[in-house]
Amino acid sequence: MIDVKTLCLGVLSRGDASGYEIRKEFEDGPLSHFSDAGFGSIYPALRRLLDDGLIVMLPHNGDGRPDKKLYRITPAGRHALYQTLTRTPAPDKLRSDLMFILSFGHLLPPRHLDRIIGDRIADYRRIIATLEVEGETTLRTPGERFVEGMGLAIYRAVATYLEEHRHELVAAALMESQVA
Amino acid sequence: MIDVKTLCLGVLSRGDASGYEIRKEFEDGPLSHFSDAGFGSIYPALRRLLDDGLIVMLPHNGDGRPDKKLYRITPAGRHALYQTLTRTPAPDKLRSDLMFILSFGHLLPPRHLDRIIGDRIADYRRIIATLEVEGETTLRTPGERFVEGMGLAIYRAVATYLEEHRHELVAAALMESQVA
DNA sequence: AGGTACATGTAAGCTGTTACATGATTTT
DNA sequence: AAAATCATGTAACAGCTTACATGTACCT
Repeated sequence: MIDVKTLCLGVLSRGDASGYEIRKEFEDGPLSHFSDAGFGSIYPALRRLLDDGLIVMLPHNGDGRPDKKLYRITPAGRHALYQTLTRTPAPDKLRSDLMFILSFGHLLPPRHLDRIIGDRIADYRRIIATLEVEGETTLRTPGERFVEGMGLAIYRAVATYLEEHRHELVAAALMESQVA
Repeated sequence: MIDVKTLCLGVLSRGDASGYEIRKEFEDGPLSHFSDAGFGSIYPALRRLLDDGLIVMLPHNGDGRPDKKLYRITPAGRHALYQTLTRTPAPDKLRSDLMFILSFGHLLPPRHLDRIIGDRIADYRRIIATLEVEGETTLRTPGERFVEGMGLAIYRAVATYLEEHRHELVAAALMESQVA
């Protein structure tokens, strides 16, 4: 699996950034839908990358905040990123809390079940709407556009599936609760 | 995120099993598509569950292999599982090696890029075919059927997206390689 | 004056992975 | 007789999360 160091290298390959900015990328940026990292992992990762010579720290020009540290990827860093990128990717697992829970869905209180499914549909519809707007406004690299489209396809498939089948599971839960 | 202990409880809620059998569930069973755990996590997890009284070990009847340990979930274990199941599920991230790699896809050698996408399409088509057969033969709980259908919907969406858009990304990679 | 956003980092603890170590049973 | 599968476990390590600790700058 891709580790935080590689995630940071990926962000830095698109331009200089501070630890804080890298984190924002994981929250809002194009990588946000399939990665996640807090300060507690980013700062140690940057330290490691520095030690390994994969990134360098830029001398801060006096005008900005003095404690902000800008990092830049080195040629060795680009090479390391390239190596990771060309490794055969591990098969994806759909690690999902929701799917685990729903695989026992028929055992849950029908109302609760209906609510968590409904909530998740709303979440996805919101994300889809956001992505659709972003896709038209924001400029992206071809890779980012491709992946964004892929994410959109997945979110749509899940939202549609949940909408079309939720009643089946809720009905099963209802039956189950009447038996007990 | 769902931990291995909960995963084990989930398997045991459907019937007694040994550590080895639980692991097989994660490899072949209905949970296999969105969970993953090796012996190194399962055995310590079972120990913890035992210590916490959430499972008990059954006395082995002499006929089987003497070293096989069968575990059974206790009422306390069912309660703990239920608690986890009714917690609000964390939002799902699409943690995916492939998506990370493809977000830099335009920078990769076009042939390599085309191959990894093609391989992944083949992987998914194979999984889809297997699930379609299983769905008709194997008996499942309503929850499992629901989740299996959801997995199928996702795999189909991804496979179709990759088939329909791979040429765009490969074309971008080709342009990029000619510029350099 | 207070709140929010910016900004960096450390330490403890938890979890999980990988590799190792062992041995029985079944199939070929 | 060898290979595969069944079967359990430990130890070292890697990695991430959470909570803590600190301080600045801007906006209202």
